[in-house]
Amino acid sequence: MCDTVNRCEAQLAEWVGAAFRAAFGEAAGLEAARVQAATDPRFGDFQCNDAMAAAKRLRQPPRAVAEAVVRALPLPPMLEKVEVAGPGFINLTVSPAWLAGQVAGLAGAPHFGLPDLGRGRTVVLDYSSPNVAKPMHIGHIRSTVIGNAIDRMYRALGFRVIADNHLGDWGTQFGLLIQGYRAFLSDAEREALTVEALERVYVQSYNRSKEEPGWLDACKAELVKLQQGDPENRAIWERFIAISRGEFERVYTRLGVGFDLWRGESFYNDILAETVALLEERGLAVESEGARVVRLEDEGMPVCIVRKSDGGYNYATTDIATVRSRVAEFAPERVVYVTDERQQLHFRQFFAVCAKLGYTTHLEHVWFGLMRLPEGTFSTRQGNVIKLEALLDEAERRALEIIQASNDGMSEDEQRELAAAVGIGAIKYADLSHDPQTLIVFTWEKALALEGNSGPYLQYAHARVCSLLDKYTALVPGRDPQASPLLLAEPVEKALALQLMQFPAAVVRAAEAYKPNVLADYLFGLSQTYSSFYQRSPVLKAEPEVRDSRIRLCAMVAQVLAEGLGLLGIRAPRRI
RNA sequence: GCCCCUGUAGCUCAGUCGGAUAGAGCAACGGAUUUCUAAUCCGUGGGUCGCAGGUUCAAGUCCUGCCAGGGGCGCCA
Repeated sequence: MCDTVNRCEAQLAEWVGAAFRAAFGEAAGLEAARVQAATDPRFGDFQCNDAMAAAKRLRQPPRAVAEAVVRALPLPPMLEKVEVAGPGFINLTVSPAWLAGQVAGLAGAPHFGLPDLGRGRTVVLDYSSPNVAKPMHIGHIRSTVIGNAIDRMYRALGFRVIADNHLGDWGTQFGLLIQGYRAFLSDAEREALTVEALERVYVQSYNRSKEEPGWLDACKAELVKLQQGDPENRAIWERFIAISRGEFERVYTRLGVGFDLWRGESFYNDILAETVALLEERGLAVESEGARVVRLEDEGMPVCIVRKSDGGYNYATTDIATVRSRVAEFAPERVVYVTDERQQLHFRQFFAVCAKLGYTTHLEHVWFGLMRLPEGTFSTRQGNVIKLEALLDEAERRALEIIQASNDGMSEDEQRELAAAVGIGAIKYADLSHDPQTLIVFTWEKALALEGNSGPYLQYAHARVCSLLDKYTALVPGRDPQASPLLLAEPVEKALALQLMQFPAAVVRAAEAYKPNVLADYLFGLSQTYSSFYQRSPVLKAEPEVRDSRIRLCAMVAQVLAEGLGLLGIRAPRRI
């Protein structure tokens, strides 16, 4: 799904392809000409580099090939100029009228012309997935924010997306927690249970288990009781989940993140045994050192343990069982997991096991680099975790300070709401504007940047456009600029139109590669061009014809910025 | 030891299927506001794209080796 996404570019590519065939017939060996945005405006608007690649097959100098192509067909109306440059670049300059028609067409289409690639296709998206009984910290932000952006992009492209929050709600830690819950908490603390209390209980219980074997045994006994369905332990465990879920929901609400499903690991408990049985039936799971493992030598990987020597199951089993369940229930084309880089081997292993089981569903692990502090990795035990809520609070506080300083008659509530949009937007953008696979060293300064290449920069550009649109309506009430032609006389106007035209392709590229930063980069570039335009080209004060044309351009910029920020999960307030 | 990722300006990072003189932001310096939101814009300085080979018309991008950093490698997830 890529080359033909941008219908506008496709028209150009089609013409160039026809010119190749006119000049060289099928000898050119081009399935389709590739046309891309020019690397420098001095070269025109678009360029095609295929002549240089074809030169070898044609046994002719690249420059001569390009010149023959350029001369092969008469210039169509959409092109103003076609010329050869350098070793054989074919540079295309489009006519402003054609360009205006193209962007106007996009502006009238849903999602500014995003193609409906996902029709009839289902994607299960597994992201965020925090652990029960632990507070969300800044390490969770990447999976949550990147996963959510992928979610939004795929939905906009027409996919049926099933976003599932695969909570860590099962496992050995619950023995420690239940035992500690009974021992360390007062009645009052148990009554008003919080995630903080649970976290404290866990650390305390863990430490004691290290010193006191008897304590560890007691914890294991509680775990077994839970697994066997003991009503009392079951009730406590459910309470842990309810308390945690309340906390998670609070954070997700602030982040504007939502899920279709909240199916934790425990959801699949009932099919773990049959999953291992299935693996054994197929001859895939074999005994090794008391455990059941699937050998993956042929795939060049270590064995994958699917049942521990104590009879318990581990995460690989749960993940395989989860695939079985999801395939049976949703028949997805793909299942996408968003987790940190440390789990790469695990995913490769259990993907391989699923392939051995005959699953053809495309399983994709989208991994991102760890977030660390300048002084090193953070961990609960070192006590240097930064809670996600603290980060959000700080972001909103800093945004509010700036908003209050430029106090222009907004009510207190409006200011607070705006601070939330700007603060959270800054945090999200700081993450989404980087390639997910880079390691991020967290600093408050970077995460909360409000100027330059930042979320607020884009929001500010958007708010300024909106302000212009409102003032236009007030200036000439009832007038519809759509009735006026889009002129694109100034270079910066043409640059804006060209950039607007790239929106669908940017979204598709970002979605395909699971890299929201591709979209973020695009939006930043558009905002830069717009800010430059805004600075040098008066809109409301221009002659009516120019004014109406420019306001149409502004309306399209507002549309794309709102749409694009929306796809990143960043709010775009009309006023800042 | 083996596997994965990263190395681009002082700092943080972009760089599409190999294309033209490698781009942004921050920081520094110099400008722009009686004019549509200065969270802005315009300009200046700043580079051995980790190192060494190779592939080719063309390499930051592909291949090999090396160096440095991060992560992973059987019963945690």
